[in-house]
Amino acid sequence: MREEDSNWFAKWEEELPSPEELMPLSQTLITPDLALAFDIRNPPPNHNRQSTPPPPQLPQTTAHSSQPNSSAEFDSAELGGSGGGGDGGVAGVGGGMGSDEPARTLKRPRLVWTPQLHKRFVDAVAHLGIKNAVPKTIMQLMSVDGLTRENVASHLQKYRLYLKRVQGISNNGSGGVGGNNVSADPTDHLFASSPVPAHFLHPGRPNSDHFLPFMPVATMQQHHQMAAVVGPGPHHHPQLQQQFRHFGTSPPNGQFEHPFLRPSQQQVQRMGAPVHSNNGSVAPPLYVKDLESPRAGNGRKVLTLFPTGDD
DNA sequence: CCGAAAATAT
DNA sequence: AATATTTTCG
Repeated sequence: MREEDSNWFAKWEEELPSPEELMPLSQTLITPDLALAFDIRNPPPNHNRQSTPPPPQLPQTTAHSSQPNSSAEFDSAELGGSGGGGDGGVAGVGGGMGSDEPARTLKRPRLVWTPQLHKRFVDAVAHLGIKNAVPKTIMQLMSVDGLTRENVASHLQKYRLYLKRVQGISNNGSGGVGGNNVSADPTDHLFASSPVPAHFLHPGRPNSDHFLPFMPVATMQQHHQMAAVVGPGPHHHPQLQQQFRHFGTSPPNGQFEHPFLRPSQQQVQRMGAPVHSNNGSVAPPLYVKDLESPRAGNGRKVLTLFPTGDD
């Protein structure tokens, strides 16, 4: 029953192109409203955590700030035929949101790090170099709307552990190096989906670098796929849980993706110092291809932000 | 601000 | 129960 992840996973493995890692990074992501459409998490009746201070990047654009409530119906662009399950599924979690809840102090839902997003992360780190690969820089370089330093920092930590893990693996017969070999840890799945820059292991060696075969963006299909908020907030009240079961597709492919695409806005945060990568490669704006496949099914309030793409 | 650890939620 | 993510402490 959990073999379902192998779907996209396997697909991505094959998709892992080489030049992609050195490819330019540019990310736009998550729609403003949606991304920040924070909703509620399930805070226990205890003290409320965090006060959600004024986020520096609140796209309070001029006007419409759609409230997070309600499901955002996005046109499901083209979905696969697999079932059409497109179901816009986002749960409108009814509950009580909708009218009350000052959407002002919202909390960000759990961020789902999808392989694509992780790749962006790795790319940024690779371009930055372990030296400058600090949360702030990475976050800025990623330009992922909705991504926060804390998010990156947290993930960075995990990523480092993963690297350490693969490093320590010297007896693993896999032999394959360079991309992903490692044995099979559950946590490795996520990291394994993203190629690991070879030189991530030695900081003291700014060399080795990689070749930069600048490959033109040949295949850039415009698939849209982005943030998707799913999940009802079941534990808010011990009463009934409104769960939305959105069946839809559970075929061998089971790809429930909510294709959304919104012109994400790129927020340029000011960085005091320009980020230079070790290999001196800048990051020219380019299109990125990514795919997202969040897991839905029951009530999970997660926000998976993502750009688009895919083969 | 970064790094790691602890806590919490899924 | 394990894992992922968030949050807090150093």
